[in-house]
Amino acid sequence: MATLNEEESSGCIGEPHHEVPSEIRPAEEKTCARAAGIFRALGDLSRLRLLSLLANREMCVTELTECLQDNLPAISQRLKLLRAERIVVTRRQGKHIFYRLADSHIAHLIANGLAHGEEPDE
Amino acid sequence: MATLNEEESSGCIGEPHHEVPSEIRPAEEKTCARAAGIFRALGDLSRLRLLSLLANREMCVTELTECLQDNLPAISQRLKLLRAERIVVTRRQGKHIFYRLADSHIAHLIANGLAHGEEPDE
DNA sequence: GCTACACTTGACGAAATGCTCAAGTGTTGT
DNA sequence: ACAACACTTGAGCATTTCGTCAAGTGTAGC
Repeated sequence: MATLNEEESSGCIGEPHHEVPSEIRPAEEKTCARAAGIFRALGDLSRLRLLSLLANREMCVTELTECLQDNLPAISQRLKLLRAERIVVTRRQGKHIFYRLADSHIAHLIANGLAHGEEPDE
Repeated sequence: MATLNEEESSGCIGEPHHEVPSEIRPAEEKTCARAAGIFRALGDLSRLRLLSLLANREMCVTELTECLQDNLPAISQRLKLLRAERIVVTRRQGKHIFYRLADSHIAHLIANGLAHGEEPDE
């Protein structure tokens, strides 16, 4: 357990009493945590399929259920998680609840990921 | 299990013998799978912290271990997974193995995710 | 108020994930 | 050839995650 030689409590590498150089330390903890949360939510095949639909247009749960050929509670659970991560937002209209991507930033992230997934072999 | 009325094997909604409209069907299966794989790999706090370092510059495992204040096998396992998803690539130099992000597309994805994570409250 | 429709939620079990430890591989220096 | 350094890997265990089912909430129409 004493493999890491404990320099200064400051953290990285050698230099004792200087500010930790610059970017040999990871991004802000909160930032990473939030980003990881988003990525984790996007990192599931079923959810990403769902999101690839919402990337085109707003849809209600029934519609999603039909397009994805899956059972409704399953879809609803996925939407719940995506809502918790603020990746989608809802709008109620009568008995229907419509879902869409939360913002264009998210839309970009998804579009980029899918674009990368499309590349030939790489 | 007979909740979904089985239309045509084609897939979505009602219209029997037409092409499935347009984008009421999810993106290509392979595309989604690959993209989900990438997102899943990015969707872990420890791995994302690691990647936020590699976003700045190439680093060897020992260096990463020091910066992240974690034990070496743990880091190595994470790198193995990231390598498997082709998110990072390696280069050997003497006894050291240097890791860096696989391409600029991945770098963008990570930068975008972190940027979104930085936003105030939202 | 009652019924039907459109969802949401809680709980449980099965499967995937992540960490740790011990042992193994590859490279350099003597 | 041997020892030391820099990793990688396989196995086992503790969590976490996902899907499913049964039950619950909210809205609209009669």
